[in-house]
Amino acid sequence: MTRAEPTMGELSARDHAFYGLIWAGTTLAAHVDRALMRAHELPLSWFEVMLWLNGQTAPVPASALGAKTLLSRPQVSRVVDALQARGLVARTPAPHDARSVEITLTPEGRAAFAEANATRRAALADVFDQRLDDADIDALETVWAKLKA
Amino acid sequence: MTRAEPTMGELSARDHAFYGLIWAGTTLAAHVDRALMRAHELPLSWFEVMLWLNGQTAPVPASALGAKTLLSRPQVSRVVDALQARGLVARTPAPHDARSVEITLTPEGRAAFAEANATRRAALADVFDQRLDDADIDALETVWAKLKA
DNA sequence: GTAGAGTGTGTGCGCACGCACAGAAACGGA
DNA sequence: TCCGTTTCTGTGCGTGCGCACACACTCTAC
Repeated sequence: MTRAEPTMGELSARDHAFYGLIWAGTTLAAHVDRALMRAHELPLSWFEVMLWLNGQTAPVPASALGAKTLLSRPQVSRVVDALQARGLVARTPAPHDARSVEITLTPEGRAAFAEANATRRAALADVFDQRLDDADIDALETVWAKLKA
Repeated sequence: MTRAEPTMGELSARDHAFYGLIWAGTTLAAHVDRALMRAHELPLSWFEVMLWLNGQTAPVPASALGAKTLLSRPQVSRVVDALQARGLVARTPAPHDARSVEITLTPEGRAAFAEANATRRAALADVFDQRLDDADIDALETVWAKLKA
């Protein structure tokens, strides 16, 4: 037990909101990552790639993943390498552009994602559903929409 | 311009809120980190340590920083090394416990933090104040408070 | 047709970070 | 007093990640 209890000092509401966003995002990401690692040996970065691929039935060019995902484009390449080694995704050359590569979830990949998504929901329910009501959820969604623009 | 526009597929509102939190936190952190690096060659992790130190007039034990900060305790040790090398913080042995180390902001550290905090506010105003109203800020603070507990 | 610019992808490199561990010191019981 | 346990800090180690670069391919202008 530490005697001194440090505080953030005199900060405005906007400052608190900023820090709170980063804190909540980082903490939640770490929590879900640990859950996914324990259950499936699957890092959160792999999960995010599979999440975007799962939402699309048509093959997705790698550049699109780099643009939409939190990962950098080189990192997408490495994650796809790992997923491909496990047979969860497939790389296919793009029909009209020999430079581009299209990526698709294999059936094994869809199954693995479904399981991983279930554990993600369970891990989130522990610290999320029990503390936040629907109004909070709506507020978060509007904030996200406003910041994305 | 990519022809395919991937979406996240059919996800519940809670799923969107979860992803939005991580996305917003990561994006904002990267944005502020770049601003701090360009203006002061000062990473966000260093800034966070100085933020907690600035809120406290009394010396802060290193363990408290490890507990309150987003950084791991070993990383706190390294960040303090770097800050100490620049003369921004000082390490002093704790009075009653020879194991513990207390950390304080030097006057140069307080000045550097004030400048860095100003650039942080400016960087945040670009993408934050102009898009979020007071209701959003309040909502974020309540969400943060609920998740912290 | 060919040269130059622009775009899509993968790789060498360095850095930041967390985990596991080691060493020092306080604490508590025999 | 002395020894085992707990707590506090700092360091070796491996890993994930982004930046800069290299390469392949496409497109446009001449």
